[in-house]
Amino acid sequence: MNQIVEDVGTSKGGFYHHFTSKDELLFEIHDTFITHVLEKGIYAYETHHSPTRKLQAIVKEFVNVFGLYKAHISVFYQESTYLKQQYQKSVKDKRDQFKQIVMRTIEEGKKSGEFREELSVEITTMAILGMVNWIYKWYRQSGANTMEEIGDIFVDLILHAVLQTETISKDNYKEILLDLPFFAKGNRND
Amino acid sequence: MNQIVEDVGTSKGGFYHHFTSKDELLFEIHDTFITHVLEKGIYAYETHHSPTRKLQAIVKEFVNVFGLYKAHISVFYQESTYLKQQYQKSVKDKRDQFKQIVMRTIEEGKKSGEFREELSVEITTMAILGMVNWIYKWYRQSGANTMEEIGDIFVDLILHAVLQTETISKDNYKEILLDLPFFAKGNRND
DNA sequence: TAAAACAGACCAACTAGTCGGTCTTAACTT
DNA sequence: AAGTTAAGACCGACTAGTTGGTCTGTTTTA
Repeated sequence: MNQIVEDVGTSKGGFYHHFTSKDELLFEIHDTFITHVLEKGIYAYETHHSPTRKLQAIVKEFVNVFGLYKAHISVFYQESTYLKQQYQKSVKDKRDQFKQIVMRTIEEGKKSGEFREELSVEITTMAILGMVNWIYKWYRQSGANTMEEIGDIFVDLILHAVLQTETISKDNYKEILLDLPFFAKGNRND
Repeated sequence: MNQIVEDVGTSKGGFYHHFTSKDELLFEIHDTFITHVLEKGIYAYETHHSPTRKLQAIVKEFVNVFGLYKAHISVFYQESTYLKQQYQKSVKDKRDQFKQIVMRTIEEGKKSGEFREELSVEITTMAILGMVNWIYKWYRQSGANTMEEIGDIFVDLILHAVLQTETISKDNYKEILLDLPFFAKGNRND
């Protein structure tokens, strides 16, 4: 608290005039970015027709938040274990909503025949959430790749993982999959 | 500390007779499972010839640790942010070693032509590490899938993501990829 | 001039870690 | 076999420092 208050350039009194507890601040931090992804996710889900496009857009937006809200996300994951019950619940609710969107998309993909029939909706969803969420652990702005690039690569990996093999071969979604070695498109590879 | 010592059924004095600090305990906890994965990873890397087999074995073992050392891993990730400098370094060293094994495997896969040429070695590696590491956040022993199943599904997803499309179609690695909807093999799906 | 915004000394609860002491174990002596 | 002894294992009251949070003010704003 002393640290927070000092860094922000305020005082205990000032802080507690706006927040009832440290937990509320933490909750607010989480809510800021989760609300953002959720809105973007819903929008992506609703504006596209094919499950492939939906998934592409959702993942892209999802990855993007880690660029926009890096600080928020880092402190949230660092402190979230100590969050009080009441807040834990509403945090989980919103996260579950996002998870549902991904799951529904994969389900639709299987139904439509675009995605592989043998996919486990639950586990595939958790794999996607995991690989993206983990970004906060390793992403550095000074790193070799921009968030934009990481997003594109993740989309490529995920779509190759879920799409029917024939669909990939048929070049249906050529523009959203990586074709040439990445550097050949004007980006750095590896 | 009071909690740890109480839960374990010992005392402060007893504890500090064996450890110089709480950090050392935390380090020991991490070292237990990281050493395990690393050994398994190296073994997997060295005993297989094709990059595909290597990756399959590495991922399978990697996922497995999360079943074997769930408690270790949970407390490590919960407390690791507060770990002192000196320990942080040796923790990072071992984790980097494992990362290197995965990266080398993907590199080899690209060179051999089994994996897609357009893969970013770094990002693909981080995607794999991420989706597996995230397991500790959601895996419940009471859940619908065993670790064994999750491992198989993750291998299937990852290999579909990295393998050349033609390789998949040719049924070269039929046994390590999922073919039928999972439940048809006697497992629960979704 | 009153309410909202802010300040910071203060507090209770908790943190990791210490230290003087007791108990256990097992090798050594008789 | 019984007694001696010393080192390792273990105990828990205590401490210094930190934590989130309160409360009595003062300042700012409209």
